[in-house]
Amino acid sequence: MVRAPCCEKTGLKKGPWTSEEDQILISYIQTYGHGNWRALPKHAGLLRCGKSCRLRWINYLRPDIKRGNFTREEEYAIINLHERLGNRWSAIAARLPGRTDNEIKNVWHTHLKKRLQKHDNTTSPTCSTSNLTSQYAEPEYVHFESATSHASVSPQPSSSDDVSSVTEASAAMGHNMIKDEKFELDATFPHIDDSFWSEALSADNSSDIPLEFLEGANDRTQPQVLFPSCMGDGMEFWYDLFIKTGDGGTPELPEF
DNA sequence: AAAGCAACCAACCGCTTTCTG
DNA sequence: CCAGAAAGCGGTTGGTTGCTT
Repeated sequence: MVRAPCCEKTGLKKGPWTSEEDQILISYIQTYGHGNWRALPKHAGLLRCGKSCRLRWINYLRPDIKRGNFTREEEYAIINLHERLGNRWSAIAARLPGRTDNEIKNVWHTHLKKRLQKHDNTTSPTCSTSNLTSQYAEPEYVHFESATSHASVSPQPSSSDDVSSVTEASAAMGHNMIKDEKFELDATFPHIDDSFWSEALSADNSSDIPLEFLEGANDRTQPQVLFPSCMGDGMEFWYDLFIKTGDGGTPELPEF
């Protein structure tokens, strides 16, 4: 297939957007929407390619964009989601309302990755985030087969039906912004010791958890949260975030 | 005061995926 | 079903800002 031509190179402006351009784009989209990004700049009178307009709108001008520093809760959600989704920034962004994939990607590369790496150096060599990555070589498959089943790890998928679908409850790790959504992971989880994935909660102790963290909390028979049980001090953020919440108020988040 | 450096982040590039005729 | 166009996505770059020496 012939690749679609990228942006027209001639006569189109590149680089930082001016406030005038922003205003033109905002008012155009508010009036007409953005049905066709490629045609938009021409109709709006902007000397930009459609791609640039789309990026500017999505990453900066949208009215629902949340500006400002990331909260600690958001940072933990990113770390948590990245651990399970990898560099699927848009998928992560979809679970953090008001944040863009670009912003999350930047935060990851400039803050979180470094902090985690720093922390890795001070924790067990067999139980660090970077080590987790290195264990991805021979994937095993984690099944979440029903609301009442426990997660299980099997050596190989037997069919294409073995695509994992994490329950909403386990997806609650990503915080309570994950609503009414199956948390789909495309089949592979890391090759890990059986002790790695453990159920944070069982039917017996789930009542200790603030309801806000429990998706599908009505079903006390289903596993509520999965977390890597081998994390060391400070890295037990799943546990700290969702379990050690004391009286049910805002969790005390550990420092890295 | 200024030069050097690091951190940050907006924007670009190019590949992949999805849509459409 | 196929080819081309459009949109989506992730990696990377480069300009700006703030801090340190």
